[in-house]
Amino acid sequence: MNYSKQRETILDILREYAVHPSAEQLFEKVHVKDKTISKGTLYRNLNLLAESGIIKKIDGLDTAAHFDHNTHEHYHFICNNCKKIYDIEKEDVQIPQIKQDGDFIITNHDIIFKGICKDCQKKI
Amino acid sequence: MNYSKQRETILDILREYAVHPSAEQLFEKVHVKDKTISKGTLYRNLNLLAESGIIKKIDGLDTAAHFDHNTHEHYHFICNNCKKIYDIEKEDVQIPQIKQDGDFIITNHDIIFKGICKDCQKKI
DNA sequence: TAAAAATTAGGAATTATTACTAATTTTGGT
DNA sequence: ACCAAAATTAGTAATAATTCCTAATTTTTA
Repeated sequence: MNYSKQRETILDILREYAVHPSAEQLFEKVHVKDKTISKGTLYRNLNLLAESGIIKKIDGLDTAAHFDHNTHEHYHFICNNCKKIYDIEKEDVQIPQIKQDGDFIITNHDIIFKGICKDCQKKI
Repeated sequence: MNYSKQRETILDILREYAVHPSAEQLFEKVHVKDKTISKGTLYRNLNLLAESGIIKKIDGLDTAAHFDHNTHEHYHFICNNCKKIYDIEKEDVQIPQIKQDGDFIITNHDIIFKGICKDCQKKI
């Protein structure tokens, strides 16, 4: 993977996020910093970075993929009400271990918790 | 939710599946049985059935949502090679329990395991 | 059995993403 | 530093999955 200014900008901006933006949300911020970066470039680089393990791609949250600069193993919580995505630390969850029956070689797993976050508990 | 012939057909056909089809895959079979059922109707009914808990919608497997008539709590395994989706029984997995800190009310969770299935282990 | 409410077919519209192509940038050898 | 080869880009077109829209039909209600 050769160096590119655009990829550096994309990664820098993703790392400013506490939450996990979709490509579209990220694009708005990227566009502010550099109006010439195209969506094709954004998507290609997000996928490249995810493939090489520099960032993490999260599916299953809503209709779009989200991207996470936090690559240490952790899980996610999505609020059914406000749709915000929170990190759940691995240490706070009993790690699922599949009974080893030889049928599957498991390389990784994702857990997505759903429910109501603290803020929305007050409002509803 | 009023009765509809179309919804009954869709549910009947979904229940014939051992695996978990996408809307597109399901549409092909539905179309064979009743050529007049439209995609709009299919999608609307799949979402309705999922919202009322009669079926389950699974995201994060690939680009499309998949639908599962098996509503008893269980998890999924997707093979990185052949992309087939297998059921993982709840009893075979240590159930993740989040440390109760009061920040989240968790109503449900999904676990998606990824790796290589038995068939593909032989081939690769 | 007629009016009200729900559902439908079919196509247009939308959203998220990938593919394509000619131009530009980066890299590695000299 | 200079230049050719390889990688990357912008911008647009294309695709895939899904939702939205509307007039017509079906189901429910009473």
